[in-house]
Amino acid sequence: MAVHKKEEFTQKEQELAEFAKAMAHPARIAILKVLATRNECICGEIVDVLPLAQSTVSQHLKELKNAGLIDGTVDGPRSCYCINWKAFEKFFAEFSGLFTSLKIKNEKACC
Amino acid sequence: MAVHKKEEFTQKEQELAEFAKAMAHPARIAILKVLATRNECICGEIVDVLPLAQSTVSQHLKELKNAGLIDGTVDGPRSCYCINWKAFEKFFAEFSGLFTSLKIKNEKACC
DNA sequence: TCCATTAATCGTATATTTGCGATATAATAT
DNA sequence: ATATTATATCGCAAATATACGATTAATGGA
Repeated sequence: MAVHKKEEFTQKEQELAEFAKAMAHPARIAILKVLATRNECICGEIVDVLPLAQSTVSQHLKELKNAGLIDGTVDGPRSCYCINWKAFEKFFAEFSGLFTSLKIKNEKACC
Repeated sequence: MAVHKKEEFTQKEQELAEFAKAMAHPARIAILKVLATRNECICGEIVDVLPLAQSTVSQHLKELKNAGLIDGTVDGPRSCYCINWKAFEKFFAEFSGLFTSLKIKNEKACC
């Protein structure tokens, strides 16, 4: 069937999955890289760097913003984006928290 | 159009995106959680825990394995999976490497 | 005011993902 | 040999994602 059952998982599981999904495309990784190396507001420069149409880049930016990975403000006729470091810290904390406990106990598994 | 342009990005960008995509579903996060809390080979126990059909869980396991996040070996009539810790370490290293440099320089951005 | 520039959104086509039931496979038990 | 159990795979339907061109909106300049 085509019923998506995402709601049946825990809040944390959904959050982590949402975060991962936002990064699940090389274009969005590339955008994050550009924003990270500049750490300043950039707008259409991203379009120049990526091998994609302006509308497509805009769509990717929207997804990153919706997921909370970046912040964006309108600055005159252009838009300004930057990394939301807090969101990344939260992701790292939650994500590594999922695993570290066990990893310490026993590195070795059966396969 | 419907032409996917993933090939036009760097190898690293594609790798990171692939890794993220493998985690971009709450069911797969849940599977990783189960494997991490046990750190031992588990097979159909995952099916009992998840609100999904056996065939669907098997498909998610396959995706995780293809992405290299988990290892799996056939053990008689059942299959045995476990976390591939090395893969996670590599991901964390690559991913945080993308950002840390700049983060140190300047926490504050324009938006 | 009118035009140029920048970026968001709409509409659309195609590709991929998600999910299930049914079936196939493979090893063990009877 | 046959049945049972555990998993993987196939085939399909529906939902989502990806990408683009065209259009719209909003600002700044001539």
